[in-house]
Amino acid sequence: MLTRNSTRKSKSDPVAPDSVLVDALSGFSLDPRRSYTAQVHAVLQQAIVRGKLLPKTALSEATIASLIEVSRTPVREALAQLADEQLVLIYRQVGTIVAPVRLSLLEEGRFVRSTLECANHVQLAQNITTEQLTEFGQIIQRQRDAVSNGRLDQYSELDELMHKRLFEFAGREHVWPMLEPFKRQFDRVRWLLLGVSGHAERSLREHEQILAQMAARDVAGLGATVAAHINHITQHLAALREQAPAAYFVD
Amino acid sequence: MLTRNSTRKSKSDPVAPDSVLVDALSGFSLDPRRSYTAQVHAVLQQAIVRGKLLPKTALSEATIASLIEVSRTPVREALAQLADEQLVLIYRQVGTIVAPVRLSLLEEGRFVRSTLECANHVQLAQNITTEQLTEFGQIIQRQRDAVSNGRLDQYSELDELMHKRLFEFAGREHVWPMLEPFKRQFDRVRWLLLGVSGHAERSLREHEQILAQMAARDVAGLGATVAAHINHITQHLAALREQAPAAYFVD
DNA sequence: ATTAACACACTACCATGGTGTAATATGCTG
DNA sequence: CAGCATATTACACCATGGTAGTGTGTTAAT
Repeated sequence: MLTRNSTRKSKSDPVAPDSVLVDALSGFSLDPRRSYTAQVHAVLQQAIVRGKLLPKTALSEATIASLIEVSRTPVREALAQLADEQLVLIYRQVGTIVAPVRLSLLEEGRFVRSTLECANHVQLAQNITTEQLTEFGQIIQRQRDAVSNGRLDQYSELDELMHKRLFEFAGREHVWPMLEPFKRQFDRVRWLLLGVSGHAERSLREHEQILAQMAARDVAGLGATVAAHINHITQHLAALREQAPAAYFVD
Repeated sequence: MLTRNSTRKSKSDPVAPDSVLVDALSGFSLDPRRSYTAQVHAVLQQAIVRGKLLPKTALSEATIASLIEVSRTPVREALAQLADEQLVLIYRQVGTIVAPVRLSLLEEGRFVRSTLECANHVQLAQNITTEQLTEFGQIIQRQRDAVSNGRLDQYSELDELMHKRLFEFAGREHVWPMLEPFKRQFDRVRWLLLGVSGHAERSLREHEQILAQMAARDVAGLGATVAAHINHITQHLAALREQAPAAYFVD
């Protein structure tokens, strides 16, 4: 079922931790005021989404705990959360690995996001205030800066911020947190395919179009743009099937 | 912020555990083959949703652990999961309480469920197979039996099963698990208002109508029925505001 | 009587040791 | 050499002790 650490040479080879893990988790200091569980969760989540930890990489409580110098308990709890988000797979009494990319999950995420974001944004377009429109515009301006500076990580954060705010503008603060796990699966595919050249540029242009159509109350056009914006993941999936090792994905 | 256990008489009164907790968690045996965390989670979740544990009831790791005779670790992990589902609120280093009903969360859940279930079911109506239609019909028959026997708990389980299967019929196994937390918030309101007389009967009639319209490929009518079916929660909310103690809900 | 300071009790949080289980490596037998 | 029993190892899971933080009740001072 689950192959053991294949880097082991002989039976008494002391530790020899996967170098993959060490540089994925190094350079990171703990803030004792915040919850260790949350911090470990954040670090691992980002490492997986950004492709530093590849699918099927073994993740053991003990190894991770010693690397980031916390006890096994917060690591264990962080892994449990990641399992909920479908980023790792926990096999009881056996081991934990980085989850392979599930194509069915991505397709369903596309359906969910496309449906909900269309419905929300179209409705928002009919009620949006001028203050909200200006904030929207400011976020997009910061996205332009990030793209022109080549800061893909910044762009990614601003992208999340924009999607979140568009739900909050419509008075729905709880909806986006539910969609975040899907978006992270999308982002993970893009980081694995690094790079899908020109993605940020195209994404930004679509954001600009959404802003324009929302300002113009162009409901029909807006729905089409939002759907198209999200449906691009499908093209990335095709690329993934060709370029990535078959072991990286299932379904 | 958080009032301590108010049943304490004097400072050295030994334990005297809240009788609310004991009969909410009694009569329950652990299966050592399954995860304790999952079992504790299930027990607490059902107790909260079914209204055995009322909003703002204090839940401490240690108390629960001693009551169901496991250590604090699986209890702690179960509570963390319940916090994710917005069924409890954890205040760090202070305490954990059963979450009050958040009206905004219910309203947003209504939006999410209404939007997604309409989209899914309408699309399904155009592709559904005869085998799937017969299984759908069988589930509804079992719902009829449950209602006529007055088994509200059985009806509740069959209701969940039906909603889940309707997504799976459309090839979307991951969508319903995401909507379950919202549905549980709905159910919780109904159990707190026990009883919203006649709910099961009306719900069943609407299920029958959905089946009929799906068999007839009546897309327009189906969308309206599904939306109406879910939007009933709004009426329960009005009842909650009147009947329930103000401390039970917020927003 | 009011308020400020203090001690206490209780909490969630983290560290660490022990246990059963599943997968692999080893030795034995044919 | 092949196949089966056995030992070993590594793992997630659970139990339990310790710690810092935070309300509460009491006391002391004004």
